[in-house]
Amino acid sequence: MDWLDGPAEAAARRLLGCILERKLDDGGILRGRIVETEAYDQADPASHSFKRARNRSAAMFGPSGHAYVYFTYGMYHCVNVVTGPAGHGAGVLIRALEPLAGLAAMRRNRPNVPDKQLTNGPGKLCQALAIDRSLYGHDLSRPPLRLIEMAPLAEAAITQTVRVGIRQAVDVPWRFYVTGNQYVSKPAAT
DNA sequence: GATAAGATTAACT
DNA sequence: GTTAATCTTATCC
Repeated sequence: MDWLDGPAEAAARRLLGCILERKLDDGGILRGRIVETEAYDQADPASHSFKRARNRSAAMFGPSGHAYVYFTYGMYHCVNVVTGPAGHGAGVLIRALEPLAGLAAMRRNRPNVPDKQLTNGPGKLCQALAIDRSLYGHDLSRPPLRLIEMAPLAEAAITQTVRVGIRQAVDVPWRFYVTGNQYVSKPAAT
């Protein structure tokens, strides 16, 4: 996907407002609008792709438009969109979605949770969309997980802050979210 | 082979 | 605000 081949920071902005579509094995379709992202690059100490490819982060060095899914804290998956050309280890973590379709299935995947909390975090949205490592390296241009390009958001609608939950390079302001959206995981940077 | 830490979340106090 | 749940990966014997 050539519109993702620029710097990770630019791709992270560009991905806001785009649609993630998940097709379930039973034929159900789940859709969400990306409202929060974080950029990671091989020059960034906080990135899994820092300096070199590891087993886990190999997908980040592949062509853009593929999925980098990883498992963390023993309980949760997180999903990235691989950005930059093949050979460059960069990606954008999808931190939050605004649910658009398939709400019933999302509620099934995350029982006893208010709608506002279905997809307002990187581990949560993977649960809601049933994303796991079977989708590692998946080509996001086709089912069962598709990324749909949408018109870029206006600069004025985007808030840029420091990233969440990392210990390295905590001052790098590569987190982006749609200003005022109710599904953003942590609207005010800490 | 063993151990510590992690791009998290939810349930506590 | 603090902590448990839980497992993969990296790093260090």
